[in-house]
Amino acid sequence: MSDSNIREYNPAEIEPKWQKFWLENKTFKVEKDETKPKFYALDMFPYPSGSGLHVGHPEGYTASDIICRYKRMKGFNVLHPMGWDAFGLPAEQFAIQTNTHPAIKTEENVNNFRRQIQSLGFSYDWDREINTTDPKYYKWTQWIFKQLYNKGLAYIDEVNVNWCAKLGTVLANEEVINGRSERGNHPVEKKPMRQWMFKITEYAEQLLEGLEDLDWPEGIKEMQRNWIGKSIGAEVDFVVDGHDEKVRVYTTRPDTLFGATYMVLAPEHSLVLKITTDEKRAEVEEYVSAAKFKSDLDRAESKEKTGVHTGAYAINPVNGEKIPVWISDYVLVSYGTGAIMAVPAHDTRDFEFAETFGIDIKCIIEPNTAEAKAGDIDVASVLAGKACWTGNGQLINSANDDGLELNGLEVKDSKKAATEWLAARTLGEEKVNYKLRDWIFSRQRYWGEPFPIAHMEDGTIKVLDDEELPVTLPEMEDFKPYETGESALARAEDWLEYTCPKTGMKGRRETNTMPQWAGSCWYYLRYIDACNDEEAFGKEIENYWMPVDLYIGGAEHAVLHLLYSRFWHKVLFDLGIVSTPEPFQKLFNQGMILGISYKDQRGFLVANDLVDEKDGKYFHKETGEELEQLPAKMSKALKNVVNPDDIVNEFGADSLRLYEMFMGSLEATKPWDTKGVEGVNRFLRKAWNFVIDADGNIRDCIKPDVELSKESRRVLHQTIKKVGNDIEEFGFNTAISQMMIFLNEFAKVKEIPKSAVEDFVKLLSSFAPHIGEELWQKLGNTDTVAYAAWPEYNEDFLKLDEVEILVQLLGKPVTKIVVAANAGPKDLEAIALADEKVKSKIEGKTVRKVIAVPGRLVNIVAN
RNA sequence: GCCUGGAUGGCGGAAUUGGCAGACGCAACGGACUUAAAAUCCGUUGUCCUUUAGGACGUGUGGGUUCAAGUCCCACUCCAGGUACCA
Repeated sequence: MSDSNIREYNPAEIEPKWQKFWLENKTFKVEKDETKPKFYALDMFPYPSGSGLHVGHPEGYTASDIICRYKRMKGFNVLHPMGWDAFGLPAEQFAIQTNTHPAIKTEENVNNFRRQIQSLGFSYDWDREINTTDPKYYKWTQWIFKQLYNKGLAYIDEVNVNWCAKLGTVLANEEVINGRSERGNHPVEKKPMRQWMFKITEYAEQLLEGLEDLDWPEGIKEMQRNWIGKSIGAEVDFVVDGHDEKVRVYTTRPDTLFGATYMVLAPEHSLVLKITTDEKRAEVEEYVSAAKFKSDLDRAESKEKTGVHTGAYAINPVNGEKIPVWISDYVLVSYGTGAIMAVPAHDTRDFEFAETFGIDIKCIIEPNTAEAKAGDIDVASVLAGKACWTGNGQLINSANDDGLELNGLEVKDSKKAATEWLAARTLGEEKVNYKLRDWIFSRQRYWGEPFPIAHMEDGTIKVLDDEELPVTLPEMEDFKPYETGESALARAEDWLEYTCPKTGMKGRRETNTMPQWAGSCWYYLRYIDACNDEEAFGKEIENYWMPVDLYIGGAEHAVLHLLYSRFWHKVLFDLGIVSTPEPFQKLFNQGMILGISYKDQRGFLVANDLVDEKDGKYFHKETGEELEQLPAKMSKALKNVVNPDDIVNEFGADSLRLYEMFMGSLEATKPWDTKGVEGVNRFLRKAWNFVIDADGNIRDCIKPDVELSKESRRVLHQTIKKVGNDIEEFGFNTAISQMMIFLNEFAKVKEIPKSAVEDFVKLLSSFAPHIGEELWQKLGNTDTVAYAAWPEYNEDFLKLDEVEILVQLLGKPVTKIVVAANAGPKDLEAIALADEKVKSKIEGKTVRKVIAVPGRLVNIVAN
């Protein structure tokens, strides 16, 4: 292929050419370089699914690629890697169905993803490509597990897991939606199983505090805070009447102790059977066993309060009152102490329960009248115990003979007073609780990282030595899990057998594997030193690259992935293995791209292949019913998925990249419109024709030694400034607009300095790198444009000599005046008041005030 | 229910953070070129009234602050995402 043949803009020709060039020349290979500032830009690596890339992937990748290309041209040493999060359930399901090793399908998918990603011209350093299923990678995942284990953060526990009989597998919480499996919508039940757990709860406070200094979207930080769910309250002991037993409850409202009219234990609470009276025993046992078999689905479907009185009574420590002890499944055994004091007057759940079972409701807070009115609550009803009040107010009926006097206090003051009183009498103490639970870190699957663990004959658990890593997956043919839920590994007899190389003791390997989170918890560290066979990553080089300066990905990972990897990172930090307390300094979430869809009169979505268009209206092919067009999530079922390959084939990768950035702001959810791709494609053709004539040569009007008019020069410098600033602020859509404005302006220019054309090509190359490189080369440059210096702008050239100023009378436009750009408020006022139009308008009126804003407007207040 | 976003022409979206709403693009309409079409180029395009000139209205709804509000404050409606008996 000879370059001189390229006359018209032809992405099909130039794009593969430059992709090949970048790969062969390792243009984006990067090494540690102390002479340059470093910039680590990370994309959330994809799960290489069988259906390939969808248009949502390249959105975030394009944004980070533009920033990387910009940063390189600005002199930064840029680390920009890509890899594959390739363990996962779909590959295993496929393996089970076809009896082929999941690695085969995985490799196929990875190759397809790599091809697709490379066809979009991203500037990744491919020498750092990683794959979580590669033993060279998961050796170090296992090694990091060891670090956590040795720090005492991993343990085995018998816990209830989500068992899906239909899929024959255990599902992660995130794979269960409303009690049904995300894949296939099958029922899911709770089943106790032996699991590996991580004590992430030990890091709850650190994970919460660490959020403070991160440059993350506030919404994401808030979601993490909610997930961690810190609350400050008190634990209080209630003596059970006629027993030695005390029941400890957790409450965030110690101020409402005087309003406690009953108590509730979770059905699983250890004291339930001890305190139950004989006449209630049968009833209680029945409720407890029913609760055990109640699935999440049942719980999710029914919000009706149920429960049984145990027959026992507890003594309220503040007033000695006997209150009944109930059991109910609205109290969770896993949160707090698994028992609560119930204050129906001031807790909506307790109120519902008390109403259902006719338990006393005793008001002890007189609602703040303004708040009650705003919330549409009748104060009299609250005082009478007929309504529930959870807001602010003054305490009433809350005093005892033992020095506790809360009456008249506001809620926030009374909490402290009550807690102090309890603590002084050792009846309770202040207590902090977190919603965050320990992390179930094992899956009963084949296709995951094996644990570096063996269960020895003598009953001990052995962590394998570093020399024994990696523990690789055995070759198998049947990947179905056991009926018991144990993974297929339990069938790999040779593999299961373990002999300690030092002592010769025999053991059985762990048959659980790690969840998909494992590989993605630390991949950003491996990229730093991806080919290191000696360590997970070198300490010095980690110190150079970390933290990640920019992490771009979808908001669906807002909580789990980001929380889990922050947890691992904090552990590694405490162990001195990494140098920063947080992994991701800045986070940006790209929005979702929706497809075009149609809904009928009833509001049901209709698949796109059933829709006919006629005169701009849409009709159902079968029923003829008129349909309404609307954006909806892309899905195979609706047949509205846009495949990037098709867009690349029709318009080229540069057009796809540009369109995805031009659609709207990066974080917004926005609908795909292929017509819009035509628009940016037109822009790229204009950009080509701006530089290249019909014969494929540089246009004659581009000369090395001509000068621009002041106005054209201003537009050039304005464009340089705006594109750079917009990239820094993720305003890619407006940066593209500005480049369009530049071309519109320069279409009229008769003689163009070559330097101006080169400046434009450099700006464009960060967004549309293929056309950028091609034009750069055509302009006679021999080096890649990827490392050319980003153009500078001159603030002086941006200034206008004269500006148009709007003159308003009482905020309504009257006229426009042209004044010197540097005219001050006094000048503006004088010129405006001297204007004929203004004069006639204010004639006979008194000028009360004149507001003059230089460069903007003059507003005359006259009446 | 709670938390977090959001609502601007026929459509996607701009708006220097309080200063001419609708940049840029799409679509539509008119014109040029063409045997014709496509492509390309030029022009028009928020709505309504009006012959023009011009005028009125206009950023989800209702109120407020201000010389000036898409932008700030109060109340509400709707949409999207997250979460759900966490005491």
